[in-house]
Amino acid sequence: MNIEKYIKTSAEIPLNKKTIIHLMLVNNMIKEIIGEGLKSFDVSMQQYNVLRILRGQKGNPANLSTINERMISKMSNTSRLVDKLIAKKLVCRAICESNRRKVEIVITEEGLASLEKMDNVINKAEHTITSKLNTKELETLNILLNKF
Amino acid sequence: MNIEKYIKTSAEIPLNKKTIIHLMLVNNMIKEIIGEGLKSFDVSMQQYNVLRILRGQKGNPANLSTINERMISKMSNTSRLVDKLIAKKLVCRAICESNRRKVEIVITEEGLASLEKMDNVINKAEHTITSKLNTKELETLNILLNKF
DNA sequence: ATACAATATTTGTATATACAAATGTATGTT
DNA sequence: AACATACATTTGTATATACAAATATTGTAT
Repeated sequence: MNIEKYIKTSAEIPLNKKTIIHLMLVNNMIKEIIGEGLKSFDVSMQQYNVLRILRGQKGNPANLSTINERMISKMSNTSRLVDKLIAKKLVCRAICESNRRKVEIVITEEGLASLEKMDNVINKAEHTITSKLNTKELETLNILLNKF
Repeated sequence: MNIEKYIKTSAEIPLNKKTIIHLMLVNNMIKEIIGEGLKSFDVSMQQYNVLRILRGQKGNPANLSTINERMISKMSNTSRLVDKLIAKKLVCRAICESNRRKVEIVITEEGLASLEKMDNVINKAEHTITSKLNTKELETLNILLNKF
């Protein structure tokens, strides 16, 4: 992932600007590869993320704000995102009886089954993404990212 | 940028998955800070990127495919993106006489003036983003990102 | 010269996302 | 109880992006 080649520039780029561009390029690549993997399941990365959060609840229902708290990319519109998962019968929603403002969202059996298949694909995709770095390098990278 | 706190999880995440999430989180932060800076200029990051590319042409017109080649995030629809810049009078477009399929896009004086103001804001934003890392760390980070 | 493929861009359409306003519910104060 | 406020979600609307099909132009082979 050589940035000068990728954005076809010959100009000298200051180190901090270069780093930011570099991070964006790697992120685009990640999105592309993971998105490609999810394509056949007809779910977006955000939807996949919500499914994983719901599975992590181990049967306990989650409300929208809990989901939002745990999402990698927080979004203003988790409500409609969940609508789409309901339309695909991957999750279901009920009104919380103890606090009727809240909503209780649970992953369905079908959702769990689909998610398991997605995981296989995503694990491979993630391996592809990071395959060129060894453990030491990944650790160093995490330490550096932690500083942001 | 502690990922466990950020996505409120207690589960053990494999190193490569963790790295990918970490990269996505940092990228979201970058997008947020830069997007915030551009807000008052009413241009998106993509539009800003196109303006910079056009300035880099130093007077020479660029066509859509050239712009696309140089964009950090390639997109399928640079045509309409340019439309929006035209609507804001930041660029202008003409049909290329030697090859009428092509289009010649040039940044306007107004575009150059606005871009200069944007640069000030973006430089500050970029400084904010990377301020917690020193030169050595940024260099190491770039070396690692290069491996992807 | 005609037909066909390749190139460059534009347009239609569907989906995704951002932001603000609206809705419905609960809680605290007087 | 009546009111204002806070909370949780939904909805309206505008904009952004993705993908495929359509349009227009050029290059090439026969």
